[in-house]
Amino acid sequence: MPTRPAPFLALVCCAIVDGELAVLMVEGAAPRKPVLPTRPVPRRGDLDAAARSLATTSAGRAPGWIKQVGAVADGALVLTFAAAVPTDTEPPAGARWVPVAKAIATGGLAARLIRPALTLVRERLDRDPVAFRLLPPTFSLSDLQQVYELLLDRRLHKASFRRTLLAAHLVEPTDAWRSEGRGRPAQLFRFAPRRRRAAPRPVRFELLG
Amino acid sequence: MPTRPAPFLALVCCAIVDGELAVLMVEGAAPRKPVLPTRPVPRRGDLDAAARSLATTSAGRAPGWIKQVGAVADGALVLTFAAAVPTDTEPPAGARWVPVAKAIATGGLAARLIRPALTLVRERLDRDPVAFRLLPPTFSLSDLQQVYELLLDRRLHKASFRRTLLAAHLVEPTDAWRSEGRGRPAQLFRFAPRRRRAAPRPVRFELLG
DNA sequence: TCAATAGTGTCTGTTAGACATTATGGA
DNA sequence: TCCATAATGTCTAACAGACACTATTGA
Repeated sequence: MPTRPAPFLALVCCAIVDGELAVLMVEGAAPRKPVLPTRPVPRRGDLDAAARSLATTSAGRAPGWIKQVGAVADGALVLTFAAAVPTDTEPPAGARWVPVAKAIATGGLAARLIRPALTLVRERLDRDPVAFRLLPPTFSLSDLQQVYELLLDRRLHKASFRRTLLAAHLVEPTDAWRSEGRGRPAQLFRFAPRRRRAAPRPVRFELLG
Repeated sequence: MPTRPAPFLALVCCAIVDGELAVLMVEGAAPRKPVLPTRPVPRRGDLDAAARSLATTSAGRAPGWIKQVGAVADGALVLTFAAAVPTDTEPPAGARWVPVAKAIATGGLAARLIRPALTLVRERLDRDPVAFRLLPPTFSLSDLQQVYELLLDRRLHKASFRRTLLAAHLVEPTDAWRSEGRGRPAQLFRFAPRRRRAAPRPVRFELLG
């Protein structure tokens, strides 16, 4: 009876680099191809903690958000996790940010893991503070809107975005402003959720139909 | 070096029985305690297909909806799947429906798996046709509303529910009606999604805050 | 002064929820 | 006749999106 290959964790760690969504990749073994960071599944202990430590070592910073995506069988079992780190995260030696389009284009296992991971990130956008974890501690509302537009892949209405965001009491203004080349300086905000929305979401039917 | 215990799949198969949400449990080994259905992870092949076959054999019917929940480490790796079968599903010998409250109260591994599975079901309610898969092919709108109310654990507004549902073009009326004791008979509908919603969902911020 | 970006005020169409009312069966 | 449930019409408050406008900086 052949011994079963050991299962491992794979990490799809996201950041926004140069205005586009990128995933962290490290140098592969023999063929120097970039691959997703991996580690063996620990024989005992929490999977989430193991994934968090994988993210911390491979991105050089503890992830602000991390969540299990799922498992696929690729010879061995692969447990995929999606993570988010802020824009300004410098990868350690041997690791680098690869734009998602390019990372998926390499095909292979990475593509099979990245796509569902990004779908999860998109779908968690309104439940978890993942967009805020892709930004530094303070950010302008335009920064935040850009994150949403990148992840949702559609333009959002500025006034409406701000109105809804402020009504949700998720951010609070700091007294810092940032001047970015031309144009009026932007006020910086920090993520500071105050309270849960009183009203639950209305029932929606967004089935694929 | 100790050999790693073999990973297995566990199934949280949901149905609505006697007006409440129930999960399928089978008779355990030595202590005749009910446990979730399980099977070994196949050495090769698709995990989803394996889970689907587990659901079909243990519920006696192919699940109308099934989706991977996640993996937990409990000595061995456990890959959990959530599934839905219609209300009228009769479990085969050795299996039975257990109300979720009772199933969770037994504690142990089952409780750790059921809770996230139900959370997934709830969160997929507006993306996948899972509510329809908990009902027979034809159903009244009150049936459907009851499913939503059970899963969301809150009362819904009848007129609003119908208006939104019909506007989504997800169901079509049949020419059958069902008389249920007193009261006006209800028209029966079938799930027949016509087209995708034209407008994408507005951006919402439903963070825990 | 112009260009560019941040931020705000107002209007309008849509819709969710409240409420009331009609419809249609069984007891 | 009464009761219970289905189904529908109308009103209103909330809100998303459109548009126009003001504000504030650098070039």
